[in-house]
Amino acid sequence: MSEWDCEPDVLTYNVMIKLCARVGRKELIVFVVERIIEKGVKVCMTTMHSLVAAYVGFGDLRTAERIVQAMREKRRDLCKVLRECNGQDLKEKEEVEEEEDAFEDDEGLVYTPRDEVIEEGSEDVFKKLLPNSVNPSDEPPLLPKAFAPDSRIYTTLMKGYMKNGRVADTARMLEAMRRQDDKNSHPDEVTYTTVVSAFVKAGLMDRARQVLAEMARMGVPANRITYNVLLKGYCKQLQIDKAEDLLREMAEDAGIEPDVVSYNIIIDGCILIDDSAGALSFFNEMRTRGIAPTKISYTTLMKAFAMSGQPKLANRVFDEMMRDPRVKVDLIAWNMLVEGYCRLGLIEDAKRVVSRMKENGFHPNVATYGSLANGVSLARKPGEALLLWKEIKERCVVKKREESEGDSSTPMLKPDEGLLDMLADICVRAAFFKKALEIIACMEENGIPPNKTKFKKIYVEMHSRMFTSKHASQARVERRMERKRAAEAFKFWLGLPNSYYGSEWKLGPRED
DNA sequence: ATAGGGTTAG
Repeated sequence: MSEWDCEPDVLTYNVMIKLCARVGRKELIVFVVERIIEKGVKVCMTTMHSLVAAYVGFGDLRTAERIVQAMREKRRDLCKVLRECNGQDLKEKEEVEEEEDAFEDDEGLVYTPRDEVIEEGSEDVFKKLLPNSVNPSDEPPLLPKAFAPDSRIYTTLMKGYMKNGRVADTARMLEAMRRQDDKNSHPDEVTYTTVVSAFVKAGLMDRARQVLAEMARMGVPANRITYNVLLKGYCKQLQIDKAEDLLREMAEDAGIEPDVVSYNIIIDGCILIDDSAGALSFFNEMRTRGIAPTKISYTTLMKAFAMSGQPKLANRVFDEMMRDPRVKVDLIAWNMLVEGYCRLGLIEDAKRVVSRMKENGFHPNVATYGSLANGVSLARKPGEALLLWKEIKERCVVKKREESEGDSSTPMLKPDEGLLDMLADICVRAAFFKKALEIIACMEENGIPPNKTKFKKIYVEMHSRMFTSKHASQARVERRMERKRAAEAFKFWLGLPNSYYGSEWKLGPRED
């Protein structure tokens, strides 16, 4: 920046705190603060907010609490506090690593490093921007002045408790804020909404409602977000009637008109109780009231029809979404369309949709393939699973640079457990052992432990008598050699007796 | 495009 004749200001550094937070570089935060002070830039209250938000984002509530506590004590040695926190982290990390070493697996299992993946070159950038992180000063600099905490910073910390399910701490924090002499620390509507969220998360709807009443008493009016949180809570508890009552109340009693989010929540709530008609009726009511559906509204209504076995209706919603100039169809909407057909095992329809989505420039992702695998399984067409696996396999391969330049358009695919397990399951049932082993190898490459017990059970129940027919002709036996070899390899992987060990394995009476 | 609270996918 100096090269361009402009110096970074406090805003620049506040953004840098957020940057460090987003790339998971907790240990660098303190050096940003030190750099601000050393460069003589004025730290502002927002810097403090950014700091607490960053640590809450890391899930490091202990440090967030220590910052707030230091502020309460009017301390200026914030950097010292943060350095101490870094030191503690380092010590604890070492202890954990020692424990892990002690538990070294006898199979020589290699632990994948849990450290954040650092992008190439990013280290140099940080070294340049934060030279003090390479050569820290002996004594960390002091803040030019102390900052008193306000309700915003308390609420940020409270959000940390809420996100971590610490309901009691959330409630205690509210109580403490109410008792503050400083009016700037009193709970506001965001604070109360955070408390409501904590109760909703814990399924404590009555207590959440009490908070709403208290807000009215305290003269801190609830807003639309508060109501939406409550609506979501009732829906999660499958109390759609109560959600509907609240939807009416918020307009009548509080004068807060429901918005598209309110309707999205209640439409999704209807789905939870298998009420696709209710979902449609709320969708229509919303439009009647002049509230424009978003892509989330359309996708949620599609979900209602997909889940209730009405893919044609889902398709009609999709078409309408296509025609609506206010929204853009996205991958999620395409996936919902695919899912609608797959849930009924209508593979051909699903495949047609996938072709169309590809033509429209959307690449299927893990969710798309997951739906397809499920559909293939339901349709009992294991041959389709082979085609599907072929496509997935090609996208799992890490292509070399020269090769990928031609078609850099297809993004890499990281398959997940659900997808691979489903495909392997289909292959084992269909006695496609060679493919099953390929998929299992892929699981292991991706660090997913295959469910060996389950596959063993399927094998024993379905195939243990395979290739034992005495009536097969010699020609037939020879044709099956290849498959038999695959079966033996699969049995070897399962740990069942196999021809590699020269012992034939017989099915005994089952005990379960 | 700086910091607190809410909604969509197998």
